[in-house]
Order: sequence, then C-alpha cells, then structure tokens
Amino acid sequence: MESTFSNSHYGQADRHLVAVDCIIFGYEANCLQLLLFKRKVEPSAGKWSLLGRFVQHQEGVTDAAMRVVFELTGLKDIFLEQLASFGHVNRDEGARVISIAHFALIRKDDYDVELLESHGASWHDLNNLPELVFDHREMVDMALNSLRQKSRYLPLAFQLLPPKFTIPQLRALYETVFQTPFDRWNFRKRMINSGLLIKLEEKDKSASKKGAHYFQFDWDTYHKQQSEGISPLFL
Amino acid sequence: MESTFSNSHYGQADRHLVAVDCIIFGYEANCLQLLLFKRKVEPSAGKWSLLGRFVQHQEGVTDAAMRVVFELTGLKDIFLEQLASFGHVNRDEGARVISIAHFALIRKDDYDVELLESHGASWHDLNNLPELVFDHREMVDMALNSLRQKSRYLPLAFQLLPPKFTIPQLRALYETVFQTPFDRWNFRKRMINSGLLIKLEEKDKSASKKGAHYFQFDWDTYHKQQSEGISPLFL
DNA sequence: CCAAAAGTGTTGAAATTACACCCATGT
DNA sequence: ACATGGGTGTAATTTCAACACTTTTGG
Repeated sequence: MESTFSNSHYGQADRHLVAVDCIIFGYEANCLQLLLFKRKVEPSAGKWSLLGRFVQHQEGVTDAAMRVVFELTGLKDIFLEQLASFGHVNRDEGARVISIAHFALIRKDDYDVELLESHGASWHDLNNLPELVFDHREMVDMALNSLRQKSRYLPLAFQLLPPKFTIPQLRALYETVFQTPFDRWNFRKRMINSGLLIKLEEKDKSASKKGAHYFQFDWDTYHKQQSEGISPLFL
Repeated sequence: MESTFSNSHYGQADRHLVAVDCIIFGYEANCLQLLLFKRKVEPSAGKWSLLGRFVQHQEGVTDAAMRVVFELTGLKDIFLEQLASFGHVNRDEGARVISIAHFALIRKDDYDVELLESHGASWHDLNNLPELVFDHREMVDMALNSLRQKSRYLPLAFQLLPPKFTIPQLRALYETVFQTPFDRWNFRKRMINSGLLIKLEEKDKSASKKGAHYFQFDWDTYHKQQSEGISPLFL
C-alpha cells in the first residue's frame, strides 16, 4: 500500500524490515518445550532460531504472527499475544530488522506433526536449549517470565494441557513452569476455589490405584466473568 | 544501512514506516496529566495527537522514543519503557505505519516549558482528554493500565513527584492513579515498610499546622536491591 | 491385606484491615 | 485553647500455609 499523502512527511521517512518472531511453548512429560528450527539463510545459517517471518504490507502485525504459527502447526485459535519489540540497530547481523516478538501456547497432542517436520522444526526442552541466533535467547527468557507472571491470573496452563486433565497433572505443570514445588492440598483448594474447573466422572488411573478425577476448564463462565470485569486468581 | 546479504531473503521483503508514539504522564494538583500536541500534517491535521516520530535507520527504537522526549522537554534519564506495538494495517489513515508505543513519566517542575510550547505541545487532564487521532486513545488506556499495575512493584510514583515529598502527597498521587481512596494509616505503614523512604528533618507546613515530614526515595538501596533480585512491594 | 496416590478437614501463624488515640502548631 | 491534619499503636479479621487423616483399588 502506498501513501495517499506521499508529498507529506510520510514520503521522506526511512522504511524498515519488520519481522515477527514466535516463541511457541509446548508441554510434555513434565517438561516445558520450545519450537525451534535450523535457520536456512545467511548469516548464521545452520544455527537454531525462533520461527519468524517478515511482515508484509497487506497484513497486520498480529496476523503475521498467527500465520507463522498456522503455517507451521496447522493450528488457529490458540493463545498468542504480543510480547515486546526488539529494535536495536544491529540485533540482526544481516540487516536492520525490527522484530516484534510474540509468544504462543499450543497443545502437543493437537498440532500437525508432518507439517512441522516438513519445515525442519523440532521441539527442545526449555532447560536444555541450544545456542540461538541474534537476540532470540533474550526473547525466550522474556517470554518465560511473561508466562510465569500471567499464569497467575490467566488460564494459560489450560492451553498447554489436553482438554481433560487431573489436578495432579495440573500441579505438575505449574511446578514445571515455576520451577518450585507447590503444596499438594492447598494447590487443589486454590484451583477448585477459582470456580472454573468442571469435575468429570471419568478417572485417570495411570498414576494411582485410586485414580484421579478428570477436570475440564470452564471456558464459558471464564469468558462470561471476563466480560463482567471479573478476573480469577489461580495463584 | 543496507543489507550485506542483499541477495538473500532480506532483499525481497516489504519495508515499512515504523514510528514511536510516546504517552508522557505528568502530575500536578491531584491530577494525572498527559502531554499532547496538535497534529500539523494531513490526515487529521489540527486534531490532538501523542508525540511521535518515525524511527530512522541508524537509531534504535528505544533511542527514537528517548529522542522524542528529549527534543520536546529537554529531559533525559527519565522513566521510559516500551508499552506495545500497534500494527493494524489501517491504523494510520495516511499510510501503513507500524507504531511502537512507549510510556514515560516526567516531573512537571523539571521540564523546559519554552521548548515544549515552541513545539505546540500542552498538558491535558487525563479525565478530560480531547478526542485523539487514530488509535492513540487505545494507547493511552493501555498506558494508564500499565501505570497502575507497575506502580505496585516499581517506584513509578517517585518519578512523578518532586524529589522531596510528604507521605500525604504520595498518598494523594496513588489515590489519583488508582481512582480510589487508601487507608491513611496503613498506606503510611506500607510505604515505610518498603524500607526505601529516607525521612528528612524538613517539614512541609502548607497543608497542616503540624507539618508533614519530607521524604526522599532511596534510589541507592533500591538499585542495590534490584541487582540482588529483591523487588519491593508498594501495594 | 497392603502400598500408593487421591481427596477432605482442621489448626496455628502471618498478614491485612479498621480504627482509637496522641502530637504539634498557626491562628 | 482549639481546630486541623500528621503520626503511632493495637485489636479484630481474614488469609494462608502446614499437615493429619481418610478413601480407593490394583496387586
């Protein structure tokens, strides 16, 4: 799109490459994981990188981020939000690129495995990451921090777990995210008190003889409460 | 700066106008205020706008924001941080512009009044704002929200007040920011308990016969604690 | 019957709130 | 001396963390 006011101040200003980079979290086997791929272009070809793309003229910044995730995993309607902009002049060694980092959460039993592998992307444990290009490590650290903070009052955990989960599973996830053990009894109490968990009759007996009840997150009442300005507190 | 890899993928991507817009808060007479100026260029010339500029090739995004503030107020070393990016395709009616909003706090007894007026900028009470161009109103709301949240654990209030202030003055500011009254006694206790206020002998007798002690914020110990990973809690 | 994990209730400590009371001083 | 707002302490309440105990069932 060209400016309709090209004689004005718009015409003279510098133009920039603008990218979105996506920090995509998954969770499996008590580990937080990150989706990375081997960079194909110089500079730093062959090094591990976050998923990114350049923002095009006819697409919004958030749209660009959603498209990265969709093209790679086949998923739409996941949690995705802007994290921060990274705008240092020399952050990308190849050219001046301003990057707007986004972070996303996906369910690891949901995505399109073949699509992902065809792009050369793979999962990496968060506590065992390879070296990343440019300032991507900084982005990851910031995203993890944001994940921790926002897990307290946003239902982020339920975007990482399958739709049916048990309280012990949920606790394990929180313990992984916060890297600290939680009191078994009080954790349960808090989650139940949020009033947003629906207890199912079905049980998961894989971890104990007695079996733990499955729960579902109550997205309907969550959204209703949100629209009334009520926010839950998970921790 | 042109790409050293111009034959690579960098060369083909779209380039964008990138702006920074600054939400600059001040505080005076129990009112939060905002620095605005009348837009000089089409479209929407004559309407009120935040302070902005285009990011240039040789400057970082944050640098650009700092420069906006400096050119307008003569101030450096103030609180300034990135808020969010605004990247909808049609957000600026004149051209496709991606804007990275920043918010800043300045002391109203500090800045260069003439410099500011020479740019046609002026202060506006936050609860009596004129209509703003584009999505600037959304930026302001987001900044105000951020100010509220971060005032709980960052010493933002002390960036708006003069270096010497009384506890009642401080409380009035918090009450303005949060739009709710605070308990007089407990507010004082909390602030003192932060361990970051230095009591001065001097008193302010403008508001009462007895006079209220002046305090200073203890930036030294604050920074020392920060470097050790200790964060205060003001509320 | 027993081991192992799920689920329930209680109790003491800590933080938070509400408020009564005293202080200093300009008029 | 008294009205006015600043400053101090304390009792009541609420919230939070720690943990003992019961339940269920596969082996």
